[in-house]
Amino acid sequence: MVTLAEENYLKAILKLSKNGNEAVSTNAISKELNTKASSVTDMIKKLTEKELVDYQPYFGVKLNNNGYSTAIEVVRKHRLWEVFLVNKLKFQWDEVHDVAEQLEHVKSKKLTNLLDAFLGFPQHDPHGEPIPNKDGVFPKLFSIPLSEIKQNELGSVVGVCQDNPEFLKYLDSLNINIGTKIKVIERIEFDSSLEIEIDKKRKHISSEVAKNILIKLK
Amino acid sequence: MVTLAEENYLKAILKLSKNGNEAVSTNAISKELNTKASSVTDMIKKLTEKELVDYQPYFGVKLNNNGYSTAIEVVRKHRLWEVFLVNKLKFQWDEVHDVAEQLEHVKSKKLTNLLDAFLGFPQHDPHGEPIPNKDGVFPKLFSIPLSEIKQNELGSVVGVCQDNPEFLKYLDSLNINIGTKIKVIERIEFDSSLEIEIDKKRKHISSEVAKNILIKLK
DNA sequence: ACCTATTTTTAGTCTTGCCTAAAAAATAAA
DNA sequence: TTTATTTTTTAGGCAAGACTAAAAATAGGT
Repeated sequence: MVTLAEENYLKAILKLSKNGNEAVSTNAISKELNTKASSVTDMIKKLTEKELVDYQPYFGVKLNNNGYSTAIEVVRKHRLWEVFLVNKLKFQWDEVHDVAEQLEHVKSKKLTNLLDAFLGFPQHDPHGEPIPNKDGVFPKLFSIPLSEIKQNELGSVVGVCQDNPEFLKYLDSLNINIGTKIKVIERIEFDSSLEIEIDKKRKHISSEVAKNILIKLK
Repeated sequence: MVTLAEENYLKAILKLSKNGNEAVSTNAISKELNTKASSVTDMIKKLTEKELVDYQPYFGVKLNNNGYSTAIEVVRKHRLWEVFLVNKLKFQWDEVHDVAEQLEHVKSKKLTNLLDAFLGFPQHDPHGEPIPNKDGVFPKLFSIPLSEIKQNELGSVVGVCQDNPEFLKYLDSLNINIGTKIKVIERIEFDSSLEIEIDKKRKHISSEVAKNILIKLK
């Protein structure tokens, strides 16, 4: 049995290790979790005992397979619950984090998988973060609609949601194609339309159009 | 802040006190929660400190207003989550208890109330237990459709969901009226119809009819 | 009223997860 | 290379919530 505190440490290590690849320092974890370095050392020993991490004193800690899949499962639950809260219960996207922090620790494989199905197997949470599937695999091509991209963020077009000719011709006329780099300059609250920049030229598109353009960030 | 362990004690006291009316003994609580009497004494002291219960050594413990409303809130959450699991996620009614035990401790008034609305303000959980509203008030007349009553359970008719004459005449012909005592003898899985007993006489009714008869248990 | 059985409380311990203060190791600077 | 600084670990403690064992209060039977 993995305790709540242990799950939070695993999640922090996952985040700080760039998806499990790098070793993470004691200090980095203590900052992430607002605890003291000595507490982190204690917990790392417990996690090592339970064979969830590999640890070499003074050199940092890494998730092993066991710890990685445990951490991914927590992330999966967190993001699925965020989708539930926003899509089904109509929470605002900025209100969900604290509640999802609690829900992510509920233990029931069946619950997680039925929730996933109930939500229609979403690929990203309301903040655009990817949701791993029940085998812990992230969606291959991660993309979000242009309409969900934040101000000043840059991404490139990886797909569209509609393939009717009218729509595609219109995109052509704006010089939007697969691979086009788009930066969101301003989001107009009034009608959710966007001021964007393509090849250093400013353009304006409606919310309806933005919803149908899939972007990969960065 | 009320801890998880404290919530479980309050819930146990609520249950054993018949909705807060009677004082509860240390031993009764220890049996309910599978702990030792000495642990119960410890916890009662903490709950007294936090002004959630009134306690007289050797005489038992009672919920005060504060403790009562805290306990009711936990029960409300438990039952709402059970409805969610069964109605939305399609859990079987006998699989939900352990999961709801976890979900009931998630702290967010907003979550509870939005969930309630999302579920259509249900009045009872999948086991037929009444769900208090957001002010902690139980539904006035608690009733469930005859179609949801378990085998061998006895109840009396308190209402119907349809008032078209055809239907009511049919009920008359079966000797079913407000106040009639009905026992469910058998549930036929094939078509969800019921074998029932009224005044020691066996009768058979369709699922469609059973759905529209409201029963109060016991 | 007195002795016995039961219930409840007290006293002392253990684990988890955190803390502070100090020691040890690693890193950076002179 | 030797000293100073930063990072990490060790040592010892604390609160929550459980435990066991023993003492104290209550209740029952004669």
